[in-house]
Amino acid sequence: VPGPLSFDPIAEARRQWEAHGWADAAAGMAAVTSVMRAQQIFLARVDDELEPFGLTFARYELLVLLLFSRRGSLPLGKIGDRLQVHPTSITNAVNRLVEQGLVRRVPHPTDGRTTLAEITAEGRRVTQRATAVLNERVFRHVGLAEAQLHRLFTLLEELRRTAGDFDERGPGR
Amino acid sequence: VPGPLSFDPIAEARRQWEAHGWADAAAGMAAVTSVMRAQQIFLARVDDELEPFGLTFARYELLVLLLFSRRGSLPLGKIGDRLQVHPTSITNAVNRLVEQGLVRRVPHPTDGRTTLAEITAEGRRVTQRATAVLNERVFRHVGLAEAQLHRLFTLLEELRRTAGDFDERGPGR
DNA sequence: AAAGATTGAGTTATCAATCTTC
DNA sequence: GAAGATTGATAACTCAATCTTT
Repeated sequence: VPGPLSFDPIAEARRQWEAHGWADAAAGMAAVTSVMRAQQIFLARVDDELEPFGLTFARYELLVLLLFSRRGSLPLGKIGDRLQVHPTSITNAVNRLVEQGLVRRVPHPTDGRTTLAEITAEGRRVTQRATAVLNERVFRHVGLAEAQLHRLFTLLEELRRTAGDFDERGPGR
Repeated sequence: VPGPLSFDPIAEARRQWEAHGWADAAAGMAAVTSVMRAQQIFLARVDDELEPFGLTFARYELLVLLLFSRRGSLPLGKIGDRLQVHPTSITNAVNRLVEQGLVRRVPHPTDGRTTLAEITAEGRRVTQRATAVLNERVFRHVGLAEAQLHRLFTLLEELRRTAGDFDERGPGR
C-alpha cells in the first residue's frame, strides 16, 4: 500500500468531470468513488486486525450473524440473504470456518435440502475476542465525530433503501 | 444476488451492539458496515454497465487516469499511487488492457527501470463511451439529492484525510 | 543497495452446471 | 419442476521472491 498523496485524487477527478461538460454527473461520480475508496481503507484496517484470528471480514460477519441468532445456527441460504453474497461464497466461507473449528454443519431438522451452519463454543469465544479488538482498534476511532458518524450512517441508509437493499415493510422475515 | 429484506440488517446489528454493552463502538460499526454495503451495491451497478465494454471498475479507473493525464501516459508506479493498489494489480490490469488494445506499454525515455502505460486511440474512444454510459445510468441516479451527495462526499473526504489517504500540502505531488 | 516492475503461489469471489430433496 | 447447496472452471487480488536498471 503506497504512501499518501499531496492532494485529493477524487476532488481532482470531479474537477475533470466538470471541465469535460459532465457537471451534472460529477457529484454522483465523486460520491461513488469516495465510497469505493472509504471501503478500501476500512477493509484494510479491519482485515489487518482480524488476521491474527485467521479471519477475514467476510467470515467475521458470518460468525457475528450466527452469534446473534437465537439458536446459534442459520440455514446457509438465509445467511446469503442477510450478507448479500452468492451461495457459493457462503459455501466457501463455511468450509473455511469448519476447518478452523469455529462452525459446524448441521442438517436441517425438517427440510432435507437445507444445511444449517452452527457456531461452536470455540467460534463464540473467537468472535467475542475479535469483536473486542475491532471495537477497540477500529470502530471507536473511525475518524469522525459521533454526530458525523450518525449523518454518514443516515445518508447511506437512505442510499441503500433507494437501491432496494431492504424494504420498509416492518419486521419479520 | 438475493432479493430485498424487510428490515435494515445494519440497523439491526447496531441494536445488537448496544444490547451487548458495546454502545460506544456501535456508531462506528454501523458506519463502517454501511460503507461496505454501499460499495458492494455501487460496484455491482458499475461493473454491470461496464461489462459490455469488457471492463471492470478497476480497469476503467486506470483508463480514466490515463485519459486525463497530460501526455496520455503515466509510469505504472504513479498509477499505483493514485489508485492506491499494489504494483502487481497494476501489472495485471495493464496486461488485460494491452490484450484489449486499449493501452500500450512504452519504455520510459530517461529511466530504464520504469514502464509507461499509454492509452491508445481505441482506448480513448472506449473510455469516453463507457463514461457516457456510467454518467447516464449510474452517476446521475445515485439515489440521493444533490445536497445529500455533497454532504456524503464531504464526510468521506474528511474520513479519507483522517485515514492518511492524502495530505493537505497544496498541489503538486 | 534501492527503485521499478514482473513472475509464480496461494486465497477469495464469481459463474455455469450438477446433484439432492421437496 | 423448483429450491438449496455444492462442484469445477475462471478471474482478480495479495504476498514473497526475482530480475533489471539506477
